[in-house]
Amino acid sequence: MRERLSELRKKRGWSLQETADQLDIAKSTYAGYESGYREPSIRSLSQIADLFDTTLDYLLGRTDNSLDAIELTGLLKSPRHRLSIDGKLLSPDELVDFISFVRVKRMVKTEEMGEDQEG
Amino acid sequence: MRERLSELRKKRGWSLQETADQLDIAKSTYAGYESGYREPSIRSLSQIADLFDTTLDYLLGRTDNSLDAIELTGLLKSPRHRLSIDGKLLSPDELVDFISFVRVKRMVKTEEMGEDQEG
DNA sequence: AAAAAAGTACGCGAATCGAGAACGATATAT
DNA sequence: ATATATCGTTCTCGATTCGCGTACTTTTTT
Repeated sequence: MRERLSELRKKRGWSLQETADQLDIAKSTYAGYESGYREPSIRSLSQIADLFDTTLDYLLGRTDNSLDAIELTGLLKSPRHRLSIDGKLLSPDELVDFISFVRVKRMVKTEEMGEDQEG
Repeated sequence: MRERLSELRKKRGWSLQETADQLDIAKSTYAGYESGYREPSIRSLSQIADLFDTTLDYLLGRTDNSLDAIELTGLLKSPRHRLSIDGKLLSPDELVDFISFVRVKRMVKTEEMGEDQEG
């Protein structure tokens, strides 16, 4: 948490005060989050995630991806997201076909390398 | 929050008591989360996400599938999201292939229909 | 019908959150 | 060197509210 917040803030070149202002909380409050002295409420945490354009899971160190990778195979079973291309929603069939396409392509590439190691 | 928790729990056929026991908290405490009477601490929320094998963002309804269609062509220029297949991140090349793949397929389908109307 | 389990709602003590203030460190200006 | 301003850290205090126990209603089981 500490590390993630500090990293995201400094990457943007913001001071504690600037960040707190954008979140509409006191400087000491936000500083408490970064130092680990305080934990934000869920509401504040969500605002922070919005401000830094990231996820709760990343802020709390539950994932290494600042933006959660969307697992396409999982979308078929539980569509948490919808995808579109050229403004038109992607159909399940299109998704299935593409997943197969990528899998085959990856296998071919692995064979070309003469190895079975993962990329 | 309420809806997500209730949905996940019932999908597993667990009672409030069973769920609370697994989280090592009181039944009334967990019930408070589902009813909206209480909000969990971040620690409890993380445990809940682990128990239900999901993310904080999903629990809190931050990844609502009904609203946010992700335009894949936009991801190439500003990667606000990352995609994966079989747990492996999709490369930009693969994404380009994905988009071309779908576009071609859509054109073929349109021609087959003898129409140029949008689906 | 009785008993057990499931779900709901509330009061209370304890934990802790958020704001403000005080502090030292650093940088800039006079 | 002194003054001023900004930055980051840490503390206290009041207010919020969390988590548990408990009691209650509803549903299920025997």
